[in-house]
Amino acid sequence: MKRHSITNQQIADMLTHISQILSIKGENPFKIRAYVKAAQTIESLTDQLAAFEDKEKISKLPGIGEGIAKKLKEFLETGKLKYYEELKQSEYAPLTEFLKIPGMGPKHTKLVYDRLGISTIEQLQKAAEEGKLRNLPGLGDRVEQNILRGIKQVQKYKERFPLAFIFPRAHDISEALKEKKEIKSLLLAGSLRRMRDTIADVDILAVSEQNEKVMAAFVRLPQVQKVLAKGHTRSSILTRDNFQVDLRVVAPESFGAAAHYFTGSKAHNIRIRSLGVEQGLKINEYGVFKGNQKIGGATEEEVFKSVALPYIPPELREDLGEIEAAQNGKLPRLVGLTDIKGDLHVHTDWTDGINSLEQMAVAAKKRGYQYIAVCDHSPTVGITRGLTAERLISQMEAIAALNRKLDDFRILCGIEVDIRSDGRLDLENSVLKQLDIVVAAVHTRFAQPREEMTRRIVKAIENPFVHIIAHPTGRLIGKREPYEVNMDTIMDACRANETVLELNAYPERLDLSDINCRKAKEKGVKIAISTDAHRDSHLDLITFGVATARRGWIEPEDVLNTLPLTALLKFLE
DNA sequence: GCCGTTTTCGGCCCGACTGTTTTCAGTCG
Repeated sequence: MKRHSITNQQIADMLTHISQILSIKGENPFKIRAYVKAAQTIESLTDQLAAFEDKEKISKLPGIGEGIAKKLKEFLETGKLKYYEELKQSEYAPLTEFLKIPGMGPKHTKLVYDRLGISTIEQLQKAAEEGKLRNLPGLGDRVEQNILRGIKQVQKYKERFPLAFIFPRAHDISEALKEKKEIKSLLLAGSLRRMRDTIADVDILAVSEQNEKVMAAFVRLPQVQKVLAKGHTRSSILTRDNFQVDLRVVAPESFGAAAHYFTGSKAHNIRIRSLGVEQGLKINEYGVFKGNQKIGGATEEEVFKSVALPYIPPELREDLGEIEAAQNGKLPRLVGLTDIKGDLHVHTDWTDGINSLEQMAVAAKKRGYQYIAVCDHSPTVGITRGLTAERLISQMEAIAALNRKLDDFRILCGIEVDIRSDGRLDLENSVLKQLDIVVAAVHTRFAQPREEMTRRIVKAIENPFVHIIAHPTGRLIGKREPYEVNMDTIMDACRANETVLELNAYPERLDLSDINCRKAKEKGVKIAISTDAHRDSHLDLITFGVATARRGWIEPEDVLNTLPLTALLKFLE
């Protein structure tokens, strides 16, 4: 790797920081937004900007023009950006911390600094406690209390929660609301509907004509810790689990427009509304308007149609090219749950799973699957009672016996074989070649240097008996960062060896990530969407895997386990 | 600062809620 390997995340963070400093300085809001947009673009690139061979292409990226491109080139070439260094010298630069505090925006931040010289959160807290903020122009004792509460919140909570944490809790709230007879229908919107891997807050849309009753019921839910806002059409609460839930109530005729608005993303919405402006339309959460006349908004399709677009699935709504694709008739035909024909990575009670071989098979068959691959652990993964070659062969016999019993269903004999730190596998090739399917994965030594880790995994990819690399980056959302690995090299090796990358559907993994799925597709690498189920009910987790694949623009033909059994067996050979 | 089958200059999504205010600024999504 080059000496300056600046990551996209670092660049995006810098651009975000620039936008924040500019906002406190009171710069032109559109200039600020330009930096925000540029940061979003960089953050979601599939390729590392530092690896761009043609630096002229940077200014071709959406939201990045000559000005920012020139700055990025300087940053990439020298490791520093003069403009940013100067900006960081500004007296306002240290204040960007304040923007994390709910209720503190750039104006209040500038105000407390200019008037009282407050530049740390500790000073801000002290000033609020001493009642020094309430006399500032435009502030009062209510604002002062809100800021104090905001400071306590920011000290207590992380910014985003893993999807796995939010999903069941959001559904509990949604179910509780559905019991209210005033609510005609309900939609979990926001980033939850787009199925992002992390969620900042939960957005719920309710259709009702009795707003007051709905709001009253909402703020009385047992999950409520605190009511943050309560209005006629929108209310917000903080749950006992410390995440925020916003409820928006609309009339049926506005449902589509509201669903679109409330699903986001913000960047996507801005693009759609701008397209509307170009055509003389106003699009808001109540509908699509030409002058004072409402011309649509009961369904999301009507909103898209008003700006001459086909329906865009929620998972794509990030302003990452989906609008252009829709305009050109190039939207992907996204993989769906019903395309999945089987699960290629499940565990049983032979190692660390809960259910027996037969129970797993029956559960899979019940889902309408044609096959599952039992891939229990190999010996090195000691705590799981990993299978030795001898036990593996006994398991194969047990599977063969079960297969004779089961109609129209096939259990594939597999293994999740550990990739040791030098890239050798945990079982001999003479054992692996007897199996139907071999899934290889890293379980130890996560802190290896990038080059070593890359070589380690490439060696496994090149093993002729390995079909799939499981959870390729090892991340645990909110717990463990992905290990350092060169994903380009990994994917090139996969392409050359026809090795498949797993999209592990476990909601705390979702590994490959959406961005890496898109990259895999661009590179012509197939993926397998697998649950890594450790009990029969875990087969349902496939929903999260499919959603992440959809976010990565994955189509059925990109996915190994959309193949029916016979075609799959042919591929595995 | 970005962007252009209306524009290379002059626009840039739109509205709810709160709090401090007699009509609006700030924050948020």
